[in-house]
Amino acid sequence: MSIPSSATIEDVARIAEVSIATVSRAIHMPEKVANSTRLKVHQAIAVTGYTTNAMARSLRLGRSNMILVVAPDIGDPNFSNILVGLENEARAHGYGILIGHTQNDAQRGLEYLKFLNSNQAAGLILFTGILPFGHQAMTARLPPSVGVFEPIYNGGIPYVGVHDMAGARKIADMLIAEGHQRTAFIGDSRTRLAYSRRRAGFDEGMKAAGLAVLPSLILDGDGTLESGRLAVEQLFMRDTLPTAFMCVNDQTAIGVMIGLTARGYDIPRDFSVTGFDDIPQAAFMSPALTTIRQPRTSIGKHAMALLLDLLEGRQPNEPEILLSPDLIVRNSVSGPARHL
Amino acid sequence: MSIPSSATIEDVARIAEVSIATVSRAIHMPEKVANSTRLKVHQAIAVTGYTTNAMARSLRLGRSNMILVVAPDIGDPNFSNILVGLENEARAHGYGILIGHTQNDAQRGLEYLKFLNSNQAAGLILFTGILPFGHQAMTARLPPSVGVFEPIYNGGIPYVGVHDMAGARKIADMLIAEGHQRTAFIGDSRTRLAYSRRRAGFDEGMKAAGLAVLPSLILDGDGTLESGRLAVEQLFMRDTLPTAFMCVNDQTAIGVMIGLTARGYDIPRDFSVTGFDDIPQAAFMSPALTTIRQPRTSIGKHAMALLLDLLEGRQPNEPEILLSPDLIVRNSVSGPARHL
DNA sequence: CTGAAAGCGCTTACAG
DNA sequence: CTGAAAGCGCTTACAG
Repeated sequence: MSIPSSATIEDVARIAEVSIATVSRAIHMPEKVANSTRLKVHQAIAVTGYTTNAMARSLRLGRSNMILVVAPDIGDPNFSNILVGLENEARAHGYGILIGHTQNDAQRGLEYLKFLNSNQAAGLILFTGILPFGHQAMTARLPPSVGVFEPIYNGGIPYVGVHDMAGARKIADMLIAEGHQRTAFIGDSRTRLAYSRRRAGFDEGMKAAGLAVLPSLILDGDGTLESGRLAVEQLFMRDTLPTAFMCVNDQTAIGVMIGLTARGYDIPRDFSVTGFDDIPQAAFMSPALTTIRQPRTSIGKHAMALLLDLLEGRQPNEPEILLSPDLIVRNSVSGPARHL
Repeated sequence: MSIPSSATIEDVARIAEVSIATVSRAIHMPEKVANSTRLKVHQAIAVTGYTTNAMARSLRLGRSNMILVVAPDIGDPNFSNILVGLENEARAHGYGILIGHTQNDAQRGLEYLKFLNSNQAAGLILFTGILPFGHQAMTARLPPSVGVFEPIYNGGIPYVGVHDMAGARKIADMLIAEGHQRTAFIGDSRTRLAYSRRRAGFDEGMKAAGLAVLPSLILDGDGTLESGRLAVEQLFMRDTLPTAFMCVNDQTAIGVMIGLTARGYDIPRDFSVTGFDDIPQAAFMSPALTTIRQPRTSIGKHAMALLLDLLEGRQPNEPEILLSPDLIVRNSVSGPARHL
């Protein structure tokens, strides 16, 4: 069961009785080869089971057919479906996907930079809003890159994601239509453009309805379940209580639901809660979480298509591609309770 | 912002005033180079920011530093954390991870085989129990490979996963200790060794307690939520009802819970339900699901370590590495109801 | 339409 | 301890 060393272009050439140059052309520029010759070559390929050695080809061409995808955390529930979209599109164009995760460790980021510098990856997809390579000076050495899921705030890199502001606006409008006048916004204080855009959508919705955004109802966490729970505790120590919690993402919303439930409240009877992202858990909460769906597979597909364009020298018309968000209505929202 | 073409070994050699052979040695066999020379080389490397061109190195060496990881579905909730373990271990040893998903499509599998044949990947990790490459004849061309999460049933490939039988036995024993004498087992009829091992653990537990395994309480699905729901419907059309549902995995258990809830039953008061895997949703169910935790990150780490051994010519002592499963007790189990 | 040849950037016997 | 040279498997201008 030893691995038979695979056939090379020489083997094919010998069998087809042509030069290796002709074999190469028959594969990559078939129109420049006589029909009869092409036939012979393809037969020889079939006989040998030949596959182009990608290392040799990349070396010669000066670029690889690999795309590096870097995420802070591979386990992020939002990540896997984006990856599906990325992978499908890449594979369809003969590219492979290399993945790495930084766990927000700059050192790690640097290690992946090496993959780039060593020519192993022709392009870069960045998941979640930050160039993980320390000094921005590095930017000069970056290959064609695109950000997904969140805009890259520290680099001029094109971005594909959901229309955050429009999504937040949809949530805000729905809450207002349900009768909520005092909605708390549980945000994310990390420097992430996506989150400030969601906040902007909230503000816009309130303003459009002539409602005041009360500073005491605006809290900042860090996008985690724990910070959602904490926000509930903080709010209960203040004098103004909201009738609804609009959360910057699903994780936070789940934390809020847990915090509220622990205090003995019923959702949505006592408080309404909304999320953003529609992570898999959202549907399984009790009550199921009303949220905004990220078109994840589609984001991945568009991002890879954009990157492939970049790799072929086409510049994008727009610096951002914003996909339309869908409101997913489930059971965590109702009209406001007549309070306390 | 054009990308400065990165430094080559020639640049380093010129600056250090040595031959390229010496540069290569200074990097990869430092003990064979004089101290003073090594110093000069490392300074030159620092100056130029040189990184070895991985394509050239792989071509010369005849093997790459990439590991191909193939899964049926990248979005599988079990997959991402295994990937984390795989990636950490690989990166620590200078390997990168290439990923692909087949969606159970043999054609897709073939495309990934090309990555292997074109020398882009030195090794293969297979997630979920099946050689996705059609004809088993292909096996001859496979590089060092290891299966994770489920044993590979159609190829003699080493495997790293949880001890399925021991895990199932833990669940069975606990259910019996709670007083359940009539437990339904909702299995998976697909040809997957992991699932039949879980069934074996169930049988063993029942036997050890002197309890009969009633054929009418053994149902087979396909591991999906939907099949869990279906199993409930089927059971209610029979005369013997169980007091507990032991499910082959969490997805099935969630389906069972949904089916039972839809019929107006309370879990665990009316029926107890258990899963296997501890997928992220399990903790968020209501009631939270009692299940067996897969040590996912650890599985990934061990599998990659094993593969790396294989790549260096070391053969494993055992064909399987079975990790110890933990019982995660939550709220979906109680004593049996006095029934109907 | 086809072939001979150069060269992508490395590593490693071989010779000294 | 160090260098000159061969060669990994390709692609592509160049010449015919």
